[in-house]
Amino acid sequence: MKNIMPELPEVEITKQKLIEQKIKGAVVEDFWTDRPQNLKLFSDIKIQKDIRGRKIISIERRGKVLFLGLSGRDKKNLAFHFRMSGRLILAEDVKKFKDTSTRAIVFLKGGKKILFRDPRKFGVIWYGGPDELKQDPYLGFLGPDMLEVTFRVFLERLKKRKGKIKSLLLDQKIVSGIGNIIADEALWYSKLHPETEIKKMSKAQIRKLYSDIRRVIHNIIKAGGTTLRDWAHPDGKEGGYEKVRRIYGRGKKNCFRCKNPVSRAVIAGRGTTFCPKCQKIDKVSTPAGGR
DNA sequence: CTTGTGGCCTGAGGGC
DNA sequence: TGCCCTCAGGCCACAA
Repeated sequence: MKNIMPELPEVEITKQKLIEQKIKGAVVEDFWTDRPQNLKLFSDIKIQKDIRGRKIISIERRGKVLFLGLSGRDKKNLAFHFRMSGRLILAEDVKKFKDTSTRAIVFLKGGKKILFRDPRKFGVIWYGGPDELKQDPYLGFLGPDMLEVTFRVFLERLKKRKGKIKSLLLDQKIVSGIGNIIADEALWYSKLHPETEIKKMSKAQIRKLYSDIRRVIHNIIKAGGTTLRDWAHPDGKEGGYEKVRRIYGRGKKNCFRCKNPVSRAVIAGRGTTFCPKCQKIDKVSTPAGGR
């Protein structure tokens, strides 16, 4: 088992579960955290004071960020970034579910609690109004969500930049929601070397990559998430990503497509798994009359 | 503008 | 078996 972290699909599944569990309309009674240093925009004291009595009016996702919209004359948002090991659990009984990796609790009227669990303490929580969120260096520059963005916009935003495709895909300012797993999987489907320069990519290649990324995301959501270890659904179920995984973490195995051994390298600062045979940097164009 | 490195963290897993 | 060490990764700060 390899390290698998929450990416867009986990956040999307969390969102769906929270909607199913009908937390919309619930009134917040209190907020607690043991990691005030992981809070953005508001301090723990200020959140606690400000959040009481507000109603959860929306549950949304953009990229890897989950937003709980809160009622009030001055609307607020409580937003979560799970980073590597975060997850949300809806619990009735805190004593039963709270453990040493519980970093924050949102207490709801009626006895339910939203627990933010994050063993590695990398997760981030924002609290603030729309204007404050816009001024945050991460949220304020977050690109369009990968499941929402059109091909036209995806192409336009990528083409404005230069560099290697993998590092651009991971840049949340261009489009949001792509993490290391999705990037490696999609590049494999698209038969692109992760170090391919964006400037050298054809429109057709980018179009295929666009649809492969969306296909990978949809497949992982359908499989129930990438969870192998850190992440779990709010209701405790685990993900079935193993079944759809094609390249990520298969370092010493053979490519599902060409049966040659896959490679592992550090690219864009991340562990990267790819098939050197299928994913060549310079694709030789098909000779006229070929194929 | 770009790339690279170290730091934040803890738990898993390899080596012995 | 159990200890030690390295690695995993999203993002940021900082340097080149």
